[in-house]
Amino acid sequence: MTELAKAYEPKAVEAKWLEIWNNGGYFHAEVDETRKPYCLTIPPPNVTGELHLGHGLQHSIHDTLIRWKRMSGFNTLCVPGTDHASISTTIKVRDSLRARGIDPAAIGREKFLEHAWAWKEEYGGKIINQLKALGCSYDWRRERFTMDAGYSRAVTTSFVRLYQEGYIYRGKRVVNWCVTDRTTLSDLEVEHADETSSLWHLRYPLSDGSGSVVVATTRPETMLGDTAVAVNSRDPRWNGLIGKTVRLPLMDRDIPVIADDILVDPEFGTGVVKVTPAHDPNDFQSGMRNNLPQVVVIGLDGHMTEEAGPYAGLDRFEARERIVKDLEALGLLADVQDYTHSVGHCARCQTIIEPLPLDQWWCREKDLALRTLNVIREGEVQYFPDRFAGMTEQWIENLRDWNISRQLWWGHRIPAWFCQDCGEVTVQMEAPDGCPKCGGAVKQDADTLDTWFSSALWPMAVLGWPDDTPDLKYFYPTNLMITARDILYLWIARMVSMSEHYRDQIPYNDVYVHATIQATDGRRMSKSLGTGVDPLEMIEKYGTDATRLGLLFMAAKGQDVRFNESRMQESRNFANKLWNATRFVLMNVDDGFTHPAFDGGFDPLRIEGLNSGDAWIISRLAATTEAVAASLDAYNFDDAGRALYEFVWNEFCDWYVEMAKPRLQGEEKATAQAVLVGVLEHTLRLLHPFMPFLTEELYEAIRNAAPACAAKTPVIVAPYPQYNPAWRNVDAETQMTEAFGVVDALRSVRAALNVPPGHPITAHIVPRDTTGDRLKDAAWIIRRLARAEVTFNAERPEKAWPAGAPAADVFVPVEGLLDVSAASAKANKDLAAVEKDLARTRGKLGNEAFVGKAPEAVIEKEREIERELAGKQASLNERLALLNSLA
RNA sequence: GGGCGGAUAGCUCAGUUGGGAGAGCAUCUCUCUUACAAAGAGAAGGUCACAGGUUCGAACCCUGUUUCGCCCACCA
Repeated sequence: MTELAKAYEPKAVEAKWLEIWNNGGYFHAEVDETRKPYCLTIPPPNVTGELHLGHGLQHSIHDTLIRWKRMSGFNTLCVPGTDHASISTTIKVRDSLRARGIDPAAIGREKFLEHAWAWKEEYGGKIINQLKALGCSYDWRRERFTMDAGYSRAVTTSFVRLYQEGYIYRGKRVVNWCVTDRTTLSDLEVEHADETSSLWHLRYPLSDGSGSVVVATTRPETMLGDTAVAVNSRDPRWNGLIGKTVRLPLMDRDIPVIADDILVDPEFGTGVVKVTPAHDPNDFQSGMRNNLPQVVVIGLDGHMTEEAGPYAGLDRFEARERIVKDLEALGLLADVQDYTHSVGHCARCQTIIEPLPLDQWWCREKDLALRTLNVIREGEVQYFPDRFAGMTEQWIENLRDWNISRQLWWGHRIPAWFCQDCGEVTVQMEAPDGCPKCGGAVKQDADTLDTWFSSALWPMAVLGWPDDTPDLKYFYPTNLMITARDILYLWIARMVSMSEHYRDQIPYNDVYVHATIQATDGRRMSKSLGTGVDPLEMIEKYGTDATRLGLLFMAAKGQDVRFNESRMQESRNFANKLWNATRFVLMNVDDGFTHPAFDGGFDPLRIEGLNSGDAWIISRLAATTEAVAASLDAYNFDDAGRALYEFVWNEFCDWYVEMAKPRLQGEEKATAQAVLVGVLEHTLRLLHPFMPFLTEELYEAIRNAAPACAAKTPVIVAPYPQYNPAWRNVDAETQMTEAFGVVDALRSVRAALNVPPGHPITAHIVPRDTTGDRLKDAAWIIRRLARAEVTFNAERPEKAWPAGAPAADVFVPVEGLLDVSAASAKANKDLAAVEKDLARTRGKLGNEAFVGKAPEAVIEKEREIERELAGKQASLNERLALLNSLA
């Protein structure tokens, strides 16, 4: 016999198996045409990041799936990697430079990039190491980075091709500018938040002195750049003013009153709108329509420009205050109203966005996404849960051109060269020798690409695109993308567009959107809010397996969940339970144990002398195997984990192991041993994808103790159990359910009557079915587990406590072991509850409408309930009568 | 302003086609019964947010309300 330690101690076990797995090369996959591939690519974490609980959950899901697929015989590949995260990393590097007294803007591009790469080397590996520690069985030999040479070539290729095809163009319009990060942002990188502010009403006098108009604005400082005032031509109040001019206060400039029915809603405010083409996207459009000049009064630094006259140099918000004050002094502030409106902020640094007119590169994203719309509608790419498909469709339908250029150094530099002489733009893979048009000197665009432009290529590029590599042919399309909800549009939809465009293929069949884990108080989990929980802390406390399973338990599909540490405890306790169950089994088999049923593949049905308890646990094992596969197929990881948890704890440990104990001492020893070992071995393989370290360690213990009863390999590459319907045994399941019901009833009697464990009780069992064979056959179980003497004498004993079980009437003689007062209170309470249920059921059965219209099966079920309740009622009345007679 | 999701036991959450309301943790009572006290046995605990409707029957379907969260949105 082999003896394990008394409790599961994860630390040493985890270190040990990480090394064995790694040295064994189990994570690596190569093209193999003889096998079916299963491939996924992870969402590459930012090199600025650290593991948080969201990652913990996401990668628990990834690894559970790929371990399952690997054991199931697929040639399984999971490609890991990291993302350069242009803006985030830039901010981090700038901050770290400033902290060291270095001005990041002053050191120049090359120096800055050196620092950024150093940063990447230092921190980029951190999260990868954390993923490794989590046990993720990804192909680390294929680890990629979005700025490695091959990936960069893919990005450049993509840009050049889209430009040549007309999907990318350069243009000037009002874009989102972050004055802190000093770059433009796409619309998706702007977060809107309601802010309470004011709606200032400004009075602009007509130039001819014939009166004035009042305009409303949330941004008074932009009035310095007004180049018109607009009204709706159908608004009778104001259409007489069209063509006149007003005198722009503070600037003393005459600007025209124009008609713009698109811009002006007569119902809103005063019906007169100030038009600032340089600082508002709508006004910019109006300016284009009406040939208005742009006056830029706010600069890239967020301060007022020379065009702002006396306000030049002021911060934009300081200018706002001064201008309001000055207008008020001039009597031109007509009104100030409290006003709540939505204000755009930089998603990275929360600075208020400044709309500015700038030359940028644009991508006609909607045109590219049309095919995405189709493959999602057709279900070619399937979302789990599917409501996210509909949301994505809506997003695509409302797409506008995507600004893909960033004024940052860290990223993929745009492959565009401007002629210094004639202005010609050349877009190609390599720098041209000179301007192809005039031969003049060229200079490369200083800007880089939006990170999401590069990550949109991820699953293709990590498998070799733009080359049509064997990897791509074999592993692509990938099977699945697992993602958090927040990047469904930024990333998931765009990958589909790019893949459809370049390869006429979807990038993945399924998109699984996992739960978002919130803090215990329901707030977003974030380090800055102080609501973050470090998964490493959980791993330290409960072990990696428990952390993984605990996270899976919490994460119902697509549903947000609050973090709940008790799930970790639950899983930790479960790990220990399984550990001890294995310990028990191994303590009860001799080293070198073997059994003919293991020859040439385990078949429990070949074990001689199986009793109904054996048949039952084998049947339940099969049912669990089926349930786990079905749940995993549907990405219901919580259900799959729960099915295994319940099988191991509530069926195997609570009942089967207890039933096996007496048999291990007698003639049935070999049978019980074979079933124990076989079921355990099977269970460890089933559970491995969920709890990889624990199951490896326990499996190894079995392999050492009973080599003939286990696979020769670590579990990671052992075959995953397949459902075998022949193992099911409905009769045995029925029989055990009945026997367990009697045991439960007897245990309740013990508790209700305060019978001490050592004190014997006798159970007179009167089965409800005619023969009672099933219960008679299971008498030994009742005897053992209820610690009761059992008789099937139909004669009703005197002074017996009726303990009704679903399959039998059970009577326990109570001489000398009755606590009358407690029992009587309890019986009265139970009786009231039963009678309430009974009244409800009888009401139903007495209702003609119910009996007439409900399906026969439902009615029969109801009658059964009635019989059962009536039996309980009779039992309880008997109990009370008995108690009265004894009182 | 649109769209989506949630509201079930003290807490965190399950509840597959409408048919006697579940789990884990926490609580209470017993037990160190030779795998496990990170355990075993027993128990208590819920007008399934609210109001209508459909149905023989609603946690589940429909309508409305309240409330929390998320996403999208260029209305001054």
